Amino acid sequence: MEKSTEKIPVLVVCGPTASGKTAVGVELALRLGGEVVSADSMQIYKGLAISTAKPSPEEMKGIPHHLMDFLRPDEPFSVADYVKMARKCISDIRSRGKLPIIVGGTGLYINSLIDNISFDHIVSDDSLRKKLESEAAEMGREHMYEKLRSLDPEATESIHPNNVIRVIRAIEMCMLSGRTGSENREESRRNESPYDPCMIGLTCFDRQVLYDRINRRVDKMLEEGLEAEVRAVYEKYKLRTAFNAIGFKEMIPYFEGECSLEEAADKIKQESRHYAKRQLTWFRRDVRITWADTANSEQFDGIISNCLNIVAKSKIM
RNA sequence: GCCUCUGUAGCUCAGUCGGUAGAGCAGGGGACUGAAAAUCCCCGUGUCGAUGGUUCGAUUCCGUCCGGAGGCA
Repeated sequence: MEKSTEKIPVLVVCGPTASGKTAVGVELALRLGGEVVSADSMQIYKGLAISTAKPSPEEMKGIPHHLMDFLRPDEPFSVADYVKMARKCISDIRSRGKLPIIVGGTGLYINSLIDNISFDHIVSDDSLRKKLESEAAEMGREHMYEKLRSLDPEATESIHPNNVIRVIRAIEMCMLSGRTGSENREESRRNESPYDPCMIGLTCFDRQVLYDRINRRVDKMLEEGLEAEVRAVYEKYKLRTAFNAIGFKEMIPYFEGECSLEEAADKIKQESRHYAKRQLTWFRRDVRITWADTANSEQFDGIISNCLNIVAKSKIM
């Protein structure tokens, strides 16, 4: 810490799905001389251009986009992988004299990156996880919760017994690291972040406008061939990581003849709306974010100048 | 025209053997450290279609009217 290193300025454009992050990110990159680093847990996968609303080459307007479209849909990926890769991207962009612009809606990825969360001291073990999962299936969630209580009573206060995934992960972490959750969390934050972020949150202040936009976007995806895209991946990989994507898991009952295409489409819209709400919950608690309203998309120039003002005030440039 | 069923939360419907009502979905709020587009938690007052009657008291029983569905002609 003696070495007083200057922090690396990064611009973050976050917000719920369909809030207009892609277009704003590209425009800001053009104006500020930046490159985009995607922070989206699903756009990493190849072959899901429509369902994950990946920008087309025209929409990218020549701006390099990183951490997008590079993984097979059957490959696992995690925050730890993301942070590692994104750090590398940022330093590469810096070395080219450009501004890194982190654009995306995956709150966990964004925060872990800019707050410099370290995952190095925690290992994960697939066979242990599998063992715990089958233990949970046999003995029930209460049993797992009590097991966690015996290892890390404090963790039990912040994790609900019904949240089996979290309970299992907490047990796994304790067993592998020999430390409690809060000890691990402290360890994760040991190194001060090298980044100086300017954070812009995009959303429609009128929730209904956002929801209408989401609904329309899903219709558009359907028109553009969502069904064929998802079917191709589904048939090729059968039950894999990327199947958690909205627009994906809702199509499976349709493929299996259990519901109509219309029902699947309505479900996709509904899940997307719920997702947007969860994203807002995540981002709203971060006081560093300055919010910009994108409800009036005809006023794109106005939105951009608003964002440029936010950047100017942050003095990262 | 007659008969039957039906009208309760934004939607689908429970329910009250008469003491002003509750689920699912929608919607809102929240949590979140190696699955995060995942996972999980919390939040339900509405002229119980309208109007008369019976009753201490009606959304509940009875009459009439107005919607909706079906059947018979």
